Amino acid sequence: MISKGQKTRNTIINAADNLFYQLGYDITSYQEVAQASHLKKANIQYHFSSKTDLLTAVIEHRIEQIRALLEKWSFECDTPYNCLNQFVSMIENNADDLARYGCPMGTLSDELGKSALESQAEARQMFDLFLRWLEARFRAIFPPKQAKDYAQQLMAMAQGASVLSHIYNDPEIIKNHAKMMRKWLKTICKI
Amino acid sequence: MISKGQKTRNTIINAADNLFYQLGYDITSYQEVAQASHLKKANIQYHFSSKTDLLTAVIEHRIEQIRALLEKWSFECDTPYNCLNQFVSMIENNADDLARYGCPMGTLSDELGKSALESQAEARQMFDLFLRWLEARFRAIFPPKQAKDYAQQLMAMAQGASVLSHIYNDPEIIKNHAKMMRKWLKTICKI
DNA sequence: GTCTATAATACGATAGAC
DNA sequence: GTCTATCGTATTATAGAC
Repeated sequence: MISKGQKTRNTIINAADNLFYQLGYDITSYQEVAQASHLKKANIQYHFSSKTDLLTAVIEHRIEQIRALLEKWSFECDTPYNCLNQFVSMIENNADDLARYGCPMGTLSDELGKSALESQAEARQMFDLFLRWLEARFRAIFPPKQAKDYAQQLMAMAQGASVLSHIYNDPEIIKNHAKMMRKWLKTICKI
Repeated sequence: MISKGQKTRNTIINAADNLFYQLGYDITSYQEVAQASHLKKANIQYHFSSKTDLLTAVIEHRIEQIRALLEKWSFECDTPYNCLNQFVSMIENNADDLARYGCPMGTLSDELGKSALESQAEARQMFDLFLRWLEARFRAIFPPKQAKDYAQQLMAMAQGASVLSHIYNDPEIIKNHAKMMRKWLKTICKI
């Protein structure tokens, strides 16, 4: 059974998650989180006594979502190549949001990297999860060193595409780069 | 002859430029710009009556710097391939700053893309300049459509490398990706 | 052109009633 | 667990003295 307090907490975390993504962390205030979650500002502050607390909770929530997603992918995809393709599909499917708000992991980590290095270290775990998962898939095909490099390359392509499509507010940029990522995957995986 | 007011203006713009880069635009206050430029806060506000005004001035200043840099490169480099290599060298030479603060163009445009779309359009011009310049160099070797794609690809690689190196605060990531960019340039330019 | 003083508002945070 | 009231401090911005 989930308590009322836990439910409220989750409501707040979801609202903050969206706002941190769509507006940015620094610019988002308790006031706005309160409006978005239909709660009183003081109530938010009761559950998260500092803004950093709220940020930490949002990051942990994202990490859990990523963990669940990667487990699902690991379960669903039969071959390493299909797994890697799944990563590209995710980017493709989120083209509209990526063009409008940028990458949720990249933009948050970039922002925190300038003014909140401690929190950035927490946000970095989102990348760690993806990179380790990608690396494991590449390892099924390539030697360790190469697998690590390829994982980083694929993530860099995704981030580069996200930044450009966000700057030009153009989902097509994501789709073009997704095609190139698929082509690149085919080439190196010799399929 | 440059007036005292113009000199003060330039001092402020330089201070704001650095702070917007190192801390981010939203988080930087008049107070901090005042401290960094050894001026009074009200004096800053006299020259730039709104924060958006100051941002616009900083962006225009950056655009002028980029314009000058690209002209210099166009003048110095003998072949299109050397020009393109110069772009990679810039990234390599700025590895430390890129790892510490991210890409000045990318992080600012990302930030503005979430909460200040009008200013983002101004910031986008920085990318326009680079992309058009790169495209022109590729056009000396490839057909127009291909040249445009390659320019966007090279910029995406640079942005992807910047994001990753910023997230891990690791200049080596920039250097590794710079090597890959050079390799890629050599391959497609058949050198 | 420069700066002081101050307005008006928003912020994060706290103490305490219910 | 919820919410009110409020504190102290930031913020941007203005009006006006020099």
